[in-house]
Amino acid sequence: MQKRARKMTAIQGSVRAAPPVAAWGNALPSLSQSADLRRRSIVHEAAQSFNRAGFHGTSMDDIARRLGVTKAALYRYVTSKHDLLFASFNMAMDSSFANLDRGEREGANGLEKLRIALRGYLADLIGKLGHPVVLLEESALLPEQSRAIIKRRDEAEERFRGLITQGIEDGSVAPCNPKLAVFALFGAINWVPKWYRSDGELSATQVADSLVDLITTGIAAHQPNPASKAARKVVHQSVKASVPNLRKQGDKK
Amino acid sequence: MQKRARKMTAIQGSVRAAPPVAAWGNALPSLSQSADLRRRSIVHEAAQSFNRAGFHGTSMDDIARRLGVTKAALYRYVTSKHDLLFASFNMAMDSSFANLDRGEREGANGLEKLRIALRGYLADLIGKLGHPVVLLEESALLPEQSRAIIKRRDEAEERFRGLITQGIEDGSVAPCNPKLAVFALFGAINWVPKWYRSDGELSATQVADSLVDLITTGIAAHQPNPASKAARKVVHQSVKASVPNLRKQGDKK
DNA sequence: CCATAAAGTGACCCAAGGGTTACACGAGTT
DNA sequence: AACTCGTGTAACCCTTGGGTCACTTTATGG
Repeated sequence: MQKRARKMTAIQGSVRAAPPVAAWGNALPSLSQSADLRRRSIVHEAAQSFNRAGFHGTSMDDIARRLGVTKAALYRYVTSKHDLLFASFNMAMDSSFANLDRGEREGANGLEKLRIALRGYLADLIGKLGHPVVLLEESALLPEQSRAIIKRRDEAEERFRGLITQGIEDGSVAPCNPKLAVFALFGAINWVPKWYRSDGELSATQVADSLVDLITTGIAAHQPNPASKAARKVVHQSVKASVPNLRKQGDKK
Repeated sequence: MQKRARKMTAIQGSVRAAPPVAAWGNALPSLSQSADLRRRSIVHEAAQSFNRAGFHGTSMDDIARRLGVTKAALYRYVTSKHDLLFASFNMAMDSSFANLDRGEREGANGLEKLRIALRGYLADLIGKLGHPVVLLEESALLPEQSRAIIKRRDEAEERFRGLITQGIEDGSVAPCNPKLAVFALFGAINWVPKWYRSDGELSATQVADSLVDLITTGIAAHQPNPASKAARKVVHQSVKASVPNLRKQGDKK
């Protein structure tokens, strides 16, 4: 057929289009493998934007603009916006598992394994690639994707709980409710991107080290004398046995 | 019974009766009580929805539907969607301050004050009125609102830090970086709504009690012997002095 | 009971934004 | 030069959703 008569506002008759701000940010040479790299940088950029403004608060145009291209270009490497969210989540999960592996390999006892894993995870989260606290956007995932990542996340949490249990057994961790403890740890960690500024004085690793140290000290066995803290609440005991109301399944919108 | 045909065509210009009633907006001193109550329930419902699906993920229609009315009806008590978000934030802040007051009044030392304040805050957050973890949606606030709540939040954080400092001085809290500690505590607490289910086995207060106990134990002074934990990281020391990269100002989209 | 104001409704307006399409180029190939 | 990819673009489509408006229904009070 013939070319559709574009509405075409009179303005753009000669202009050679908008000045390409910064073609594809800065992270990719044009090579055969570039397609994969391009997708990576898109996901990375998306993750950061989601982290900053939230999934719904970020538009594909935003992401494209930051990369110096048009929205349509993104769809060459990505199937949908949800695809990006899903990929972001998986990045975080990958890091989680990788650091869990490392902790289990390198740590001497439960506490150490836990610390190594948490430190690495946190460092990745705020440093390496500015992973998103995408974890805050669970509800934005599509049902199917949600199921997938929840499965992975539960698996990871289970392993973390395992480390705590192990620590309690080998005496490196003070008796506590593993479930509650893991939730507390994750809360403290996933919260970091909310206040951490990469342009600050501390490197990602430094923050990771000191924060993890701070939060795991509470879990750590306090000296050989068990009956230490006098203020230990009774409720705490009752909880130790029964499992608290934990999340059943990802909650839908 | 006549569902008069909409589409209104000829009728107009006659009934000019509609008095542009001043927006019930934020000026809500003393009005018909029911009106005030209605606004409250709207805010409450909005808070819960925001908490579940996020600000951008919740539509005014959603909120209206949950309340059994139409969207338009909401605008009788609310000026905008952002108004709702702002109100939600302020609810959380109010609770924060109230519990801070209580802690400072009832606690015997720094640690106790801190615990009371945190416990109360957390209990409110997940119990009493299901406040939103709206705190996760900072970026959705309008610049002006953002400035307002950030000011309040900073003030609250400052007071919490003060309690920790006080605790360190009176010996109830182990030496640590107050800033980092507060961030960690808040992380663990603000994360709770992500996994807590009100239909579970534990009441809001129980969870609040045990979690706060768990996380503050780490901060608590561990027995009269200071040089306890052998694993204390060096970094931790260096951090203690300098202030970590903390949030400068709320970040805009 | 009717008049009045408060409370609520359904259709409508309009901007934002996810996703698509028709076309434009530059680089290798033939 | 012609052909074809791979890659990118501008304009467009269309649904969602914030917000408004003209008008009806409900609660009151005289």
